[in-house]
Amino acid sequence: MTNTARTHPPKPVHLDDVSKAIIEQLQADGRRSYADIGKAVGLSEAAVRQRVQRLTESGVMQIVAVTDPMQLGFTRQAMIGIRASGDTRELASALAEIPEIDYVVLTAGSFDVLAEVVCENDDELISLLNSRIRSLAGVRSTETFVYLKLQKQFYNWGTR
Amino acid sequence: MTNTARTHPPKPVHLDDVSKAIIEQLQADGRRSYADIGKAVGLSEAAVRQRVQRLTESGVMQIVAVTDPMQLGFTRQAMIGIRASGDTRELASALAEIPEIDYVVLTAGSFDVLAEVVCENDDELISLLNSRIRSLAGVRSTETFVYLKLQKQFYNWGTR
DNA sequence: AGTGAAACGACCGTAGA
DNA sequence: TCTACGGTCGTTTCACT
Repeated sequence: MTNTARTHPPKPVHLDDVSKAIIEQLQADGRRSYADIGKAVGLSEAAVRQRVQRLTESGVMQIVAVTDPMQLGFTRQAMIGIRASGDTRELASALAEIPEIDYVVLTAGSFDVLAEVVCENDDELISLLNSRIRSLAGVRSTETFVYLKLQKQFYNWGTR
Repeated sequence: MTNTARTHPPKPVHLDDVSKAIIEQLQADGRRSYADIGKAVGLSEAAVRQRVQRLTESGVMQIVAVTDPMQLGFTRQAMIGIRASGDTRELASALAEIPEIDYVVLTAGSFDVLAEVVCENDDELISLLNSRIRSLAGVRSTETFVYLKLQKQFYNWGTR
């Protein structure tokens, strides 16, 4: 066997400058043709294709569609800091199943879990927080940070 | 004039079920061919392409490469909550220019700004926090929430 | 907004270095 | 891991609805 499926942290992958350049190209436009990318980074079309395939199959990179919540009418976003008791993994799983929550992370610090919520309006945010988050087992207290302005959002590591 | 550039919130766009289905397809694989997507959603290849073009040109959707920080050796991530004085927009701009920070949002609540940082190790995190974040003008105090486990990360709104 | 068809260009497998 | 190349399939444009 050469490469078994893993549940957790694989060994760190090293990206050379060419792969970083390819990722930069695909970050600007995920549908740019391999031939175009090849011209930009100085490689043949087939070589670019092979590298992209390796990067995606190893899980280092993904090419995906992302949407802008604001433009779709989801105008209320917030980060919820949660102080919990008991097994925080179970709480995180429960939070992850709520569709209005797009981001859940277990943390060390004065919050045990951070969850980002995306809502259409204040009423939806209020009922989400009260009826479906604060009512979950293990939630001791929450603190809400309503988003006023998203300043930066960057998706690519290892390319700087 | 019909459609001038805007700095802030455009009018909410409505997505019909077909466009949502197209976005779902492209979220699973941003390089899936328009012909394949057409088969999946019951539309001709040309129609899919037109809709994708409209979605991307209007800024509602983007197809981009995203990378996994963990697999690239950036094993320390944290959310920094910042209490600030003065103009928080200037602080947010300054934070956005730090390459190790991938996410900055102005918030209402007990923090004025939230910033997500991605580092290779603890030393990098410590020096980033002390030398380059806490030293910025207007930072009164910070609180750090070190990530233990990322449970959920979803990129697409309007498709649920 | 969507379809269909023909010309063009991109993609994929394989061979060879 | 790269280049070269040929067959196949996807994309583009355009006329039509």
